[in-house]
Amino acid sequence: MADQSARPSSESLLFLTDEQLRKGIEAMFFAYRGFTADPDRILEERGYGRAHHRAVHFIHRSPGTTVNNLLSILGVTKQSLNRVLRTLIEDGLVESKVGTKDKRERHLTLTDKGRELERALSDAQRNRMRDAYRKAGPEAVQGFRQVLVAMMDGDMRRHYLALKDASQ
Amino acid sequence: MADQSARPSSESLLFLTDEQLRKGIEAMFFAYRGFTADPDRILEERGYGRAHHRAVHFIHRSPGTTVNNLLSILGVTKQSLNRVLRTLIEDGLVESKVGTKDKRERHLTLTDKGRELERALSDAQRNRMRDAYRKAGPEAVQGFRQVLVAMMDGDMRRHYLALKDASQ
DNA sequence: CTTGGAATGTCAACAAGGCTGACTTAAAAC
DNA sequence: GTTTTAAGTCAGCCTTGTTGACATTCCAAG
Repeated sequence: MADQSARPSSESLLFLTDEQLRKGIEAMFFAYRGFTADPDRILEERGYGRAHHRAVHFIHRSPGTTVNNLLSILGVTKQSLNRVLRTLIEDGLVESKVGTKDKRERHLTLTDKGRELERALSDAQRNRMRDAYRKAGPEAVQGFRQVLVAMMDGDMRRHYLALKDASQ
Repeated sequence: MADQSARPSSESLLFLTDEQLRKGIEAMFFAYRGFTADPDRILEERGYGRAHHRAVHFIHRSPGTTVNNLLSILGVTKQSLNRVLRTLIEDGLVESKVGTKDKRERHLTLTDKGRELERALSDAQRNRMRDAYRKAGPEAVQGFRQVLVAMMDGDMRRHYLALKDASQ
């Protein structure tokens, strides 16, 4: 986080030319397309879209999460989320349970069917990510994550860091 | 399938647990939001959207490019691109010139007004990228680009590599 | 010279998924 | 007892993607 970590690397930050930065921007653009390509294919087969993917992903990640929490993670309006959530509940992929402590809240979890979709989507996306990591090598993976985290807005970084990470 | 999240997969050369891969996926998601946040604000002020940004960016990057070339870079239909292009031409940000050699083609360039918008957008985006790079450090930047390139689909990687790079 | 195909543009219709605004219900908080 | 909060709903709008059909222009091959 400390941006003056004083990496004693000869030219330090001098290699940040506009052209370098542009290539980084374009890399993000093209890579994001690859990043979503595989899930998009699976989603289309089943009549869902990216919005459904995002909802399913974060419900899987934080089972029992409330609608409000999901809203702030996804950064969309409740009307927008509700449209997606309604179809997922109707189709039996997501279960909505009234809260026990606070009965205004609805706690969202995936059903078996929902977990099956989540699995298909995340398998595809993890395979893509794994291949990219392997091609780039271990040190690259470190740097990749560091730059991405640094690129997030504060709100999003907090959400990101709050997601449980069983691996480190 | 293949849920080995309980096993840290130590036999692989990389520490690629499912959890690690998930964090990478989530980092992409949240970072892309940050990546587009600043341009989105500028675009909204001026009544444009991301589609306009993409068109302006790649016309700036390859002045005189044809519509067909732009289509294959952007990966949308000509009807979709045309709608965006038409408003940009009407608003005097883009100029469309009939080709001299092949008069069916239209060669697209930015006007002064178009360059002004491009500048505003890319300044914002480069600042974000530069800050992220500085926070992450020089080694991280290398890895960042490597993973992104490895994540692209073949078509997109070719487009990416074909873009002129004055800096390396 | 004619014709086929390529490049472009345009019209119409539609869908996903964002948005705002207004309003209801139920429950918690004060 | 009033206000605030969480959630849901309805209606309508916008951007940006999609198909399909069709016109125009022009290059190039027969």
